[in-house]
Amino acid sequence: MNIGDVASATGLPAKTIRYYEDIGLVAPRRGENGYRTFDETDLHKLSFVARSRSLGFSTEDCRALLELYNDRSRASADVRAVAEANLARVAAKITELEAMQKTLTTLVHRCHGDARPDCPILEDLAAPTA
Amino acid sequence: MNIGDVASATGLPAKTIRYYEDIGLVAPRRGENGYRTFDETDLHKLSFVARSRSLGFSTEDCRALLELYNDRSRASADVRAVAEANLARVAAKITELEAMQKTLTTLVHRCHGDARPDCPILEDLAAPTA
DNA sequence: ATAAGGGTTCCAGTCACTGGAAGGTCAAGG
DNA sequence: CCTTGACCTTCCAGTGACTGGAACCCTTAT
Repeated sequence: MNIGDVASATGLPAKTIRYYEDIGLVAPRRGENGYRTFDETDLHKLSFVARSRSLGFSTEDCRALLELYNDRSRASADVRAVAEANLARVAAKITELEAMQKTLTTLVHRCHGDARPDCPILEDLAAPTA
Repeated sequence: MNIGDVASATGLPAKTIRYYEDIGLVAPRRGENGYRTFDETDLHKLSFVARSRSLGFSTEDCRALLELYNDRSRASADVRAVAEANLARVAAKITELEAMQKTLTTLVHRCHGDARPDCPILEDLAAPTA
């Protein structure tokens, strides 16, 4: 398989796949012509990474997870630790964003949003109340 | 005021304040010795930016908001448009993260997390069910 | 005189890509 | 045989919003 095939199979842009090779997440062989040649294992790894990334794991997490995946004797606790750390990050981010959302919603609602110049949003940014 | 005073007043790291000068969000004068000299207006601007950033506005948004703030004849609708766009971004991000959270939570719960090697987390990453 | 604690610049690195230029390869059609 | 177009290659640079670090200057106190 060439990179384009893998791109459509995984949904990852070819650029991204090259980048993943760069940072050592995958190591396809090369054909006579210098083209990358992906086998089923490469494809599987890339799908794994794509799925992991979509769940918020960093590329370093992906590297660790791939290693754990290939280590037949890993403890499931090790995997869970990685997943829990990520879950904590995600939860923290949600909390942070929800606080923003709350404030922004209030401000947007308070602003009449017409042609007049007075604006509660700017007033809050300039000197937040509470 | 020197940069350190502004840093403690705004809570922004000195490095960040220098960066904001770099990208033109603030333009403090310079003293004889080459030190940045911040006046009340600079301080106010930086607080404004800090507050805006904490609500998820990009630095470019901050630039626009500062301009609107200084434009006595702006329409509040213009400000609201910027805020609404940001709110939409924030909401979209929350939705995305909540989807991750949901899946991650399920996976973490499903994993017994002991010394045994079989792990539903890795299984899902390798071949997601549904 | 020196040491501590400011301040300055500039360069490089982060993270995970993404865009673009310049060029090589391959299969099909005229 | 030649061209066209769709692939592929490498390499360099840019994104956003900082952050770290080196090397150096300024000020104040001891």
